[in-house]
Amino acid sequence: MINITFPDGSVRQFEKGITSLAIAKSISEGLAKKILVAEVGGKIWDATRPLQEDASLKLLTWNDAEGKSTFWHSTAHLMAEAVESFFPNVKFWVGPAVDNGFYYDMDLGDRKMTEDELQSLEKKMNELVKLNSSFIRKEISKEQAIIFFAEKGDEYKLDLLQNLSDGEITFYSQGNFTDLCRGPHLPSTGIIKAIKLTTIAGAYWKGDEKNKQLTRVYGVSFPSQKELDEHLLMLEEAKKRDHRKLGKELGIFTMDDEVGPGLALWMPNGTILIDELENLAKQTEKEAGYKRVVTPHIAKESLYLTSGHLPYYQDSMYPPMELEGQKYYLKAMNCPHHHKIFSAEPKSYKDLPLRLAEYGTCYRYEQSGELFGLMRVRCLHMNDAHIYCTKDQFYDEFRAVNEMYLKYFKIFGIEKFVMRLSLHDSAKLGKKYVNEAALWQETETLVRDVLIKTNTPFVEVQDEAAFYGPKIDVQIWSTIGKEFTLATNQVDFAQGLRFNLQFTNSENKPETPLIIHRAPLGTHERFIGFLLEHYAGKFPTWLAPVQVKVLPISDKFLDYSNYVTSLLKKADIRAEVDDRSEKIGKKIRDTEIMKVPYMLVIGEKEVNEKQVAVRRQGKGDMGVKSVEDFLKEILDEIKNRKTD
RNA sequence: GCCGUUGUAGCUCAGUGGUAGAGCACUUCCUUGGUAAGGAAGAGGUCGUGAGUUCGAUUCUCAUCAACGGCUCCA
Repeated sequence: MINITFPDGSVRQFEKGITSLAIAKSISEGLAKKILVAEVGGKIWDATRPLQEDASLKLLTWNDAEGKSTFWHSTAHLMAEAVESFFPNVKFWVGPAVDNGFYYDMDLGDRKMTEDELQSLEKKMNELVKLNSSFIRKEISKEQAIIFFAEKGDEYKLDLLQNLSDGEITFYSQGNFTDLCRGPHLPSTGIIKAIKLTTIAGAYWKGDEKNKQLTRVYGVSFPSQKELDEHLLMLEEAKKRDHRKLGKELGIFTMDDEVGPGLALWMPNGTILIDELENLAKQTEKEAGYKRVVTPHIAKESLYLTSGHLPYYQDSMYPPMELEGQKYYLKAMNCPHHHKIFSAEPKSYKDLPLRLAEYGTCYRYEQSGELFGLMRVRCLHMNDAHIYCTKDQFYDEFRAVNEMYLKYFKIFGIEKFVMRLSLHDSAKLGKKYVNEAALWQETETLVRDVLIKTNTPFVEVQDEAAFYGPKIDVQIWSTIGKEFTLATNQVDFAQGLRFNLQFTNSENKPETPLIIHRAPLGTHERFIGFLLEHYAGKFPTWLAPVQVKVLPISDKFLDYSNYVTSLLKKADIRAEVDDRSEKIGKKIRDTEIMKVPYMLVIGEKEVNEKQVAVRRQGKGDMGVKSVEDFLKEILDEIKNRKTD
């Protein structure tokens, strides 16, 4: 007998060799049906794997993350079995569970798979589900495993085996399909009730574009059709928040074939958003002691050779134009220009910290496949600034920048983000990163200290730094789940030297400043794209392109409506009258769809009593009040940039 | 850049080897209506672009451009 400890602390005895599934059955049949996998002594095991010794046991279902991922991983195996029946010579790479489903990478040889074939694959998978084959785990020696895959001529699995040794190699089989797999898996295929293969994509082997491209099929599966339907519905809902859709509907931006890919045209409504963001940035930066500068969109090649950008990023820059025997590049970053402003006049330590700010226009030749609405474009307006400071000043400056980020995020109500401390990879010194090992160590420690001492939660990642220093990136997710860097705060110990930037220190000696690159509001493009999704198009009043729509109930009340509108406009409120000869219901509907925060309904009663009937977008009738009271309230809301 | 998909009116989408249709939006007229769509008429497209097959292409083939879903990349 063995002792099994349950999560509530209770201990029960079972026959040695009993499975988690059998234990579940002994509790209730209903529970047994829900068990997907088990946590045994802290490790995730097949529910069908015999327990040989005393252990703690947690039975995991669809509601546990490990339950879900096992469910999806097993579906990937099921898909592989189906693929093998259509493509007998297929070779598989890996088939993991991901955030929202699973994929399997495979080499189909000369064959191509098209999306039409996904349906037949799904059909085949559903047939296999009906067979309800058990997933069978088998421990195997490395030698046997190598023989097995060598016979199949499967170089991919042989490659995986290289990094494995005896004792940690297992095969899993279901039906006619056997795969090298660490597991665990579901008890049997019959549990997978609803399957949707979503997309087919190319994926480079081991994620390296120099390697062969494998065929990747994505899918998702659920324990019931109802859950699959709900999932698909949720995806539909997410699409409604997509900034590309909202951007078009609300007249924010447009793209045009003739202008070029990734080159957004800002329409009047979008430009209002830009103006408001710039006002916020100017106000905030002024208070924080920044000075504004303006620099050209192009510069000579030598500037980017000095900065060191060209050897690292030439592929991401538009090709140069040649004029008067000189190569000129469209600028992809503002820093070199700002450095030149720094060095234009001699600097003393008394001039530091010097904070130069610019909403700089940059052009980056992003690969065509990378472009994505406003989130990834080729012309961008960066909320850029460079802070030149001494080593002693660095901590306070970096900290102040960090605080500025958090202040902004509070204004916008941005809560779902991750601060990512992006570090270098010492193996890539001299290649991806400037070759200054000691400086890397020093500044990375400094930046980490700021985060720790200010109690800012963060994650650390290797090999994500800028070429000139470590950085803190703020990661956000678009409504369809893509991850983006919204804002960035970077240390630069390299460019100061490269540009020979100097200040005279208190001992009358020349010294090179440290530089902080920061862009808390990121770029207009990405930030507004993000805000569109964040607010689902329902901007707070201070940002809304139209803040108030005045809606006369009939043409008879147009004079008073125009009068009210003129009062609002005088108070610098973005107000418009809907003077169409439409019914009030229609006017309200159209205004609601355009997500205008306030509607003022004006009829006979309001004219007689010199009032307005206030309607709030999404909330309905808020009652009647005087124009003066309404003005006072909305001005307060705008001035304080209230979120609601 | 690579793999896959798509491209028809401003938007959402039907459709066909024989020179195109709906709803909404738009224009005009009627209507002057109290909190999410009043009625009628009208205008609007060389079916992404280029070539090929064909008596004839928006439809079939190829190329190209762009967008979308991924991969890679992201200063």
